[in-house]
Amino acid sequence: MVSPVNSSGSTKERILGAAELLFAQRGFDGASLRQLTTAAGVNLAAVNYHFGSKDKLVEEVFRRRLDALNARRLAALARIAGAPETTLENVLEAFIRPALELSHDESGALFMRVLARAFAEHDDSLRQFLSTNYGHVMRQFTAEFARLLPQLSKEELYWRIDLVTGALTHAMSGFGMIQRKSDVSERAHREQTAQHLIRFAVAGLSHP
Amino acid sequence: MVSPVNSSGSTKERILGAAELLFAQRGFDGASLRQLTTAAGVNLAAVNYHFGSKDKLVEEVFRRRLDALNARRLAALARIAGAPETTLENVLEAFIRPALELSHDESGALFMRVLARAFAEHDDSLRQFLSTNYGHVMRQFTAEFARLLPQLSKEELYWRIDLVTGALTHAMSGFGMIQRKSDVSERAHREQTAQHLIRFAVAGLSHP
DNA sequence: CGTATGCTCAAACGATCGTTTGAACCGGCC
DNA sequence: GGCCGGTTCAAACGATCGTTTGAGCATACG
Repeated sequence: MVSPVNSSGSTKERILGAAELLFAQRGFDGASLRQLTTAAGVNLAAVNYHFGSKDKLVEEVFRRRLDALNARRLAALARIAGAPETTLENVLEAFIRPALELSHDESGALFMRVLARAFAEHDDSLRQFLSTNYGHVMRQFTAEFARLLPQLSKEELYWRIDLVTGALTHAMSGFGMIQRKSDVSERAHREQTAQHLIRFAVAGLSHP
Repeated sequence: MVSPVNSSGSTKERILGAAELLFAQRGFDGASLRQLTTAAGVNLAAVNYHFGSKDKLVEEVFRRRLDALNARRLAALARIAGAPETTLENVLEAFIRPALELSHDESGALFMRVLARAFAEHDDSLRQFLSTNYGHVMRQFTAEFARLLPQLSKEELYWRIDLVTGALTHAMSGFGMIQRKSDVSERAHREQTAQHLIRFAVAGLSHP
């Protein structure tokens, strides 16, 4: 069953909000346009009118969030990249903090689950979309990791980054869960999460 | 398009084999019973006749592999649990090695991708099936981790195990990929994979 | 006022889904 | 031979999917 939460805003924004929620809960295939438009309080045909197709809607859900998220990541990286006093923690914080801040509000947290789903599902067209549009972000971070870990071979570095990515994706996919005790403790929990993630990633990247 | 690989064996076994392949490639919802039965070279109605429903087929795909896999994990754990000379590496090897050996043959490797998908998709009924049938395995490993890492609080330990699980799942989901250069180098690559995973996991679990 | 434009609406389209049906087939046993 | 439980088969069922259609409505502009 889908609760019709007719949140305010334009038709496009209502669709994007409902899509984020339902994609996180049921996956891209699992959420139908009828559930989606009912939850958004708009007509069924509105999706194809405003976005062209369901696939284009999926891409737009990603674009709306990832443009801002990755811009903030790159800005944070640019402030520290190449500097002699920069540490591994600094780089990891530049990557993780924007994601954690995005997930401070509920819809942002839902999006992190959508993102984790996208990584898990090996859908080729979606992976290609993410790679062509946001591949340069990971490339810049990888270059900085390589600078800070010169003792690692390229292959070794890629292995470790891949494993860290898996751990982060897995952890962040749990953000949009239903249960939580209170908003205040949730925010504290998120700060604690950042600490765990960063210390874990540092250990995984820089172990001898 | 689905290539009709009519591999030998009973109807049930042919269905299970084709299901493993198609579930890994397209997910549980994405693979239809018509694609599946065509690939297996059996009639469409055979799935419901032999398994009752598509959901029951999914469970059977897991049960066939996980019964053997987790039995070997627990046997390996039993040989070292509680011993004073046991190291963190030993416990992690007891967990990872059986999975790597399972993925030595192609169908086993495909199953690891199916398993990774199951973790990614937050399908409640499937997660509950896995939890009730195989939850005791992770519980026994957790107990041994707790013994070897007494300095960690329960919460800290759960966090680290969760992150390690995410990294391993992410890494193993890439096993069933198509490209590989030769069988010999692939086996060597898998041994290298085990080394990377275990050293990474040790660092992530035991870092100060 | 008339009309053009952007948007919403109910309804329908064809395709595909999981499942069910009832007849056909097949081995072994009385 | 005759029957029977287990299995396979083509065909159909109702449901749901993404998408399209064409009429209807609103606002802005001449």
